[in-house]
Amino acid sequence: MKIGEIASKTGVSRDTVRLYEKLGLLVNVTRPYEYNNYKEYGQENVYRIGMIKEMQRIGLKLKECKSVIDALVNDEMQMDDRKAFIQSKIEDTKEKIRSLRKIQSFLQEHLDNDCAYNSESMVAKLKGN
Amino acid sequence: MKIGEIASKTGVSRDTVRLYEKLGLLVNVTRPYEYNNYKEYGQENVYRIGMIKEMQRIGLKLKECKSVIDALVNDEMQMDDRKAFIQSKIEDTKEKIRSLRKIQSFLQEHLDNDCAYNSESMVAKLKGN
DNA sequence: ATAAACCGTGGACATAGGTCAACGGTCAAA
DNA sequence: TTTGACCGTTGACCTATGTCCACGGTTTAT
Repeated sequence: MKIGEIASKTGVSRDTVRLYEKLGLLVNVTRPYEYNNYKEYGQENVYRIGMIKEMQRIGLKLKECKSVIDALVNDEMQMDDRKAFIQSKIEDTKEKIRSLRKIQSFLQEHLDNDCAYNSESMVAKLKGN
Repeated sequence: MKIGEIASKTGVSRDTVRLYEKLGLLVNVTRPYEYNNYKEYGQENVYRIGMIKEMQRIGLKLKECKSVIDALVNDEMQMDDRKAFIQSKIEDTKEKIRSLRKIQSFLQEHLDNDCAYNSESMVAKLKGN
């Protein structure tokens, strides 16, 4: 599919598709036509952009997205390294979930408490174990 | 405390403290000295910077941090509005946790599956219900 | 009293992640 | 065949979040 189609399928702009391509987040972008130099983006890249959007939404940088996708896919990486890397990403994810839970329960308590404000206890709860 | 102290207490740079101040993320910054114009940052702001760092780490923009803190604190907001706002932040947080959980279990399955790559199923799992 | 460490201000610079406009080429429908 | 929608490239521009530097003033330790 051409850039317009992948852009509308994924909900990002054409410029964003080009940016991702330049940053190495997409794969197998070809120019299969004789009479023009239009590019072709495969379904694979639709999935990639979907993953990127999902990961971005929860705070991953594009570089992190790239490293995760690469680790999932990269056949040149040693299997052991790939597994270790993915395991470390799992740990990162767990850690983020813990942080979010703290924020959530903190907000909930604040609400339950009729929004009484106490910034010290806030941070204690947010950072706290 | 002066800027150097709050910076080292919170682990951000002096420039960052000044930036946050300019963006309205800090409160009650005064200039209480007669012979210089050094500023004073209270303990309150140590907590604020702590909260900001925690929220930033999980992907919130400074503007979001500000709106959350403001809703927690702002006495000019109607109580009902504050509660509604905080409730909506709780929902956002839950949603992010859901996404992270999907990513986590997805990574885990990938690992358990000896890193067999299938991008279609990836996105299905990430976006999927 | 002098050097080192601190402070505020202003402005330049950096990186990430995009967006937009202009140019010229191509394709498709009327 | 012409018109409108698409394409690629380039380069400027934008916001967010910082960092760094130079200047001149202040405080502190020696």
